[in-house]
Amino acid sequence: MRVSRETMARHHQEIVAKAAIMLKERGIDGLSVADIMQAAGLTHGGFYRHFASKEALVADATTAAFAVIVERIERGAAKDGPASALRDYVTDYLSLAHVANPAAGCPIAAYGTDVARQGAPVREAYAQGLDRVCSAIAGCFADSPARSRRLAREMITTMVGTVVTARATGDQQLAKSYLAAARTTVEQLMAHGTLKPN
Amino acid sequence: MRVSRETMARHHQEIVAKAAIMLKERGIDGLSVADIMQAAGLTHGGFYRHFASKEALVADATTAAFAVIVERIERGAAKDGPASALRDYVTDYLSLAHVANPAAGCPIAAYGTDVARQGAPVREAYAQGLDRVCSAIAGCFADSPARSRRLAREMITTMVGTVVTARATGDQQLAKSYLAAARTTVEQLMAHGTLKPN
DNA sequence: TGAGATATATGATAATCGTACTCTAAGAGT
DNA sequence: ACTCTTAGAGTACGATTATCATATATCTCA
Repeated sequence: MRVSRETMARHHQEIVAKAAIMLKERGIDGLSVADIMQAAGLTHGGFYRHFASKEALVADATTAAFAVIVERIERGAAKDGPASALRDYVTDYLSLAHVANPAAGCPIAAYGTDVARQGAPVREAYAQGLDRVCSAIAGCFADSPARSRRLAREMITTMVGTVVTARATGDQQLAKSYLAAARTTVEQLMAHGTLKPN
Repeated sequence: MRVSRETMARHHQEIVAKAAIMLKERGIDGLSVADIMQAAGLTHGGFYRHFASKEALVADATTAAFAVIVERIERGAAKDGPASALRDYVTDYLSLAHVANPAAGCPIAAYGTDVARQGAPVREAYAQGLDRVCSAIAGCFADSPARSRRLAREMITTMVGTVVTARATGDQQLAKSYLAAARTTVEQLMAHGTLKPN
C-alpha cells in the first residue's frame, strides 16, 4: 500500500535513525535489514525502495550518527560558548553512562573497528563524519586552524581508545579508572591550546 | 581417521593461531568456523572435537593474541632492556604498517568494538589479556606500581584510539597525521614516568 | 605383542538466518 | 478516473553453526 510522500520521507528518516542506534548496539555485521525495518515499524520487503543496499543504509546511518554529535557541539557552543560546549562533550564522552550505553554515544567507539573492513561508501561516510566532528571540536579553540585540528584529533583518539578499551572489559570499576586517567590526559591536551572565550 | 595426540595438539594450536590472525582481519562476526578450519588445513566437521563452540575458540584466540604481544615486550626487555623494548613497541604500534596490516597487530585495535557485544568468555579473555599487556608495559617503568600501571593504560588507550580512528578512514596521508600526533602525546605521557634503566 | 576399545577427522546434513529480489495490492498524485 | 509508486509478503539463494555416522588410525591393556 502506497503512502504519502511525507510519510515515506518520515519512514526513510526513521529507518536511518533506528539504524544509527542499532548499528551502535549490534555492530555492522550484527545488524539485519529485517531487524531495522521491524524497529521502524515496517516489514523488510520495502527496504529496497528506500536504499540500494544494506551498505548504503550503513553509510547514511553513519553520516547521521556523526551529524548528531556535531549538532550537539555546535548547539552547545552557540548557547553556552565553545569552552563550555567542549567541556560538556568531554565529560559526557568519558562517562560511565557512555561506556554502558553505546546506542546513544559515539559511532567510532561503538563500531569503529568494523568500519575498516567495509567498502568505500561506509568508509567515506565515516571519514567525512570524523572530519566534521574534528572541525566542530577544533572550532572551540582559538589557536591556528592546524594546531586546533591537531588538538581535536588527539582528544578524539584518546577518548575513543579509552571507551573502546574500557567498554569491552565490562568491569565498572576498571572502566572508572580508565575514564579518570583519560580525563587527566585530555585536560592536559586541552591546556596545550587556548579555548575560545564565551 | 584418528591422529596421534601430538598431531591433535598441533592441530589445536594451529586452529587457535590461525583464528587469532583471521579474527583480526575479519572481526568476530566475519569469521566462520569453516574458514578457520580450512586455513588450518582441516575440514569444519572436526571443529567441535577441539572446541565447545565458536565462542570458546574466539576466547582462546583472544588470549593467544594478547600473549604474543606480552611475549614480544618481555623478550625485548630481556634482550635490550625495558626502555628499548617499550620504545620499539610504541614505534611499531604507531606505524603505517600496523594500520595497514591488522592481522599482525593489536587485537584491541582490530576487533575491540566487537568484544563489548560478546558473552562472558570472550570478554574475560579480553580483560585478562589487556591486563597482562598493561603489566608488561608497566614493568618497563621504574615508578610505583600504581603510577606505572596508570601510565601503561593511558599509553594503550591513546594508541588504540589512534589506530582505530586512522585505520577506518583508509587514507594514508591522514593516518600519518594521526600517528605523528599520537607519537608526541605518548612520548609526553612516557616522560611523566621514569623508564627502567637497561 | 596383539586385539579390542577409543578417539579423531571427514563429509554429509539439519536447522537457522540474512541478503536481495520479485510480484502484488492498495493508496496517493495528477 | 487513471497512473504511478510504495509497502507488504513471499521466496530464492547462500552462508553459518552445530550435529552425526563413518572410516580409520591410535591407545591401552591383557
